[in-house]
Amino acid sequence: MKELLYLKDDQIKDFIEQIFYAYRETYADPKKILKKYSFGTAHHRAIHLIEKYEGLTVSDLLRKLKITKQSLNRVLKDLINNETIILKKGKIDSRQRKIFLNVKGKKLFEEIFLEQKKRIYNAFKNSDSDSVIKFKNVLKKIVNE
Amino acid sequence: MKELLYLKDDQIKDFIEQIFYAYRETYADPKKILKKYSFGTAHHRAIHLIEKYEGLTVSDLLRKLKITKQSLNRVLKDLINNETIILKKGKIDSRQRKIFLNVKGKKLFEEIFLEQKKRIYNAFKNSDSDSVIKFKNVLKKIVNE
DNA sequence: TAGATATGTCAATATAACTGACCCAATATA
DNA sequence: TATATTGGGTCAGTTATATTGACATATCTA
Repeated sequence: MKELLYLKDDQIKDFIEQIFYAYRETYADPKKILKKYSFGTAHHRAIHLIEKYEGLTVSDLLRKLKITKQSLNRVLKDLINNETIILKKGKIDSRQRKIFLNVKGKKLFEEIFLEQKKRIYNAFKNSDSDSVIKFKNVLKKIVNE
Repeated sequence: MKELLYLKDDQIKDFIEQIFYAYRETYADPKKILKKYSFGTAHHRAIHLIEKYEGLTVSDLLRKLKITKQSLNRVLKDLINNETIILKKGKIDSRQRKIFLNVKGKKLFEEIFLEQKKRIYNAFKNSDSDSVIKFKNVLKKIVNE
């Protein structure tokens, strides 16, 4: 049985390169907006996950970001001081802190997302639906490999 | 006409999250190997591009990495001191430095790549060829958007 | 020859991460 | 109930990677 073209090393190398570019560009787009608030990409990633998983705990966020709690703490402190997020004690387990965007944070998220989504949105609009669905399936396989 | 599901905000948010994970995991895999040589992911990205675009110039590399020359210089110095790469004066334009992996660098690249490719390779092996082709098309659209 | 380009370098700073050592409060368990 | 574990926070120091800004040198181009 013949070797499949896309399993050849040169093809894999290209994917490794393109995944780097895709990530870099996707997160580069909203940097100007973040800078207005003295935030960086570390804050952006946290805001994104807090919006998507409203009420997640500090350790949930740590698991998703895969950084140390000392690193995350710097980011969360900035976001709290800026009134972007609030932490609420867990009702069942009061050791937990559940994280929420507050009004200001929701506005900031929308501003960031409006800018960031353009790249993805346009790429998808110029693709057929089957391509997008298959893109998603393969992307998830790469992540969960 | 109905709004397409994958163009909805919640779907786009998920893609933004997954692209982050895909990049992070893809470049996390070979970190142990790099550490043996006191290299980090910045070195890894440079090595990857130097292998893929053999003989590229310093400014070619700067354009691909989108970092400042001061940043790149630190990385290149390390790679030169470690005998991973060599710079050769351009024959046509002798101001240019063409970058090549030397023998040690090629070995290092293979070691890194062997580890890094697993994730992509396995994801593709568990996908049909149509999916992989469409994955690539959409990925490139995101990058070039 | 004047100006632009390619590369390299010095110095200071910013951002985001790390390690390691602790602490407290609250929950889970023996 | 006593003890261990978990969730979260913090102090201190360090590392990795990037930035800005200013210059220097050699080479190419008009």
